[in-house]
Amino acid sequence: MADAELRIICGPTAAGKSAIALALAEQAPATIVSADSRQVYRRFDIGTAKPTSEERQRVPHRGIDIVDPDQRYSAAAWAHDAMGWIAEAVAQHRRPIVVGGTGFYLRSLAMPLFEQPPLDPDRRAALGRLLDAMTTADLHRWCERIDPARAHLGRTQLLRAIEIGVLTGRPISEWHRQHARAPAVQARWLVVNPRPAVLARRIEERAEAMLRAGWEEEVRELAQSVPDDAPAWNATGYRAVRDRVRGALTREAAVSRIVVETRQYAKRQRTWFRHQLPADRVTWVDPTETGAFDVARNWWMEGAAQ
RNA sequence: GGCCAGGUAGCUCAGUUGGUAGAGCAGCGGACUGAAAAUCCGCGUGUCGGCGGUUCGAUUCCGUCCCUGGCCA
Repeated sequence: MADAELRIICGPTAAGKSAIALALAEQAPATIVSADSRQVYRRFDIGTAKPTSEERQRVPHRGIDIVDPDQRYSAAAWAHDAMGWIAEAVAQHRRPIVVGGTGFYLRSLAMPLFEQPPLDPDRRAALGRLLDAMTTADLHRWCERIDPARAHLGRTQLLRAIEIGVLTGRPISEWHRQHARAPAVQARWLVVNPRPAVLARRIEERAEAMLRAGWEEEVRELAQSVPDDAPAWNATGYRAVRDRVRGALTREAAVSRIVVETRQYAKRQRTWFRHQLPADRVTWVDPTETGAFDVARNWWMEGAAQ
């Protein structure tokens, strides 16, 4: 078991990943390790589609409710924590099953991030303040000078490239090349991927269901205690619901914004999974096809220690 | 029924003093090694409501019909 390949279920939001994970996890003792950058936030429950307490009783879950809404989490932190949850599950003779839609987190687990040198916290904070005040165009120009290979990327990546470049004196792409870490686990992937039309319908249904389940009430309370710029608000739909609660949107307008944003997110996820995973270790499954669960079960059982 | 304003991309609209049209949003494709539900990049042929007329040429001008909204009966 210890050297068995880690199983990772991923796919776009609302594809039905967790239903498959739960069904697999109930066949033998297992722990579900959630790889979801929004379900980590406490109190952001309904709109992030966290598993219900009933589901969490049926199967132990890790990776949910681990930071406060105003804290910043990261792929590196998750990958580190996830290694701990996996080791813990194995020690309890439970088979870990990793499931989630945050591809970057998952990849950071199977294909680790580079080994970052210690960064001086004061210089880092000072640089951060400077960079925050700069336009993206200026960041682009700066990055063009210190690390042109990264200059075509978005603001988040530019900030990171400049931070590492300035603080270490060497371009981040050089760190990537020279300080790569060997994978700690071998992984096999299952990408749960419904046809686009089916996924679009599910997304619409899920938005309505979330609102019926009390999403607005949840957000009304959060809006009173969580600062507007807290990272957790980046969860899809939460700003729309917050605007709705504050009276700036009709219900209809809020629903359509939620649905559009969710569909766009799902599209980015598909693109990511199509291109960023090791293709020879990935099984794709359309959950609406007959026999889909057999595909998942075979994927889950193949090579597993019995 | 009369008058007025409209009918142009999936949606909202701009525009062409007559030479077959372009924005935003949506959608599609892509990038992305510690903020990733984040952050970015690329992609615009559509009987310009229908049918006639004028013209070398009509989405544009004229006629007529249809549709939508408003006002008046």
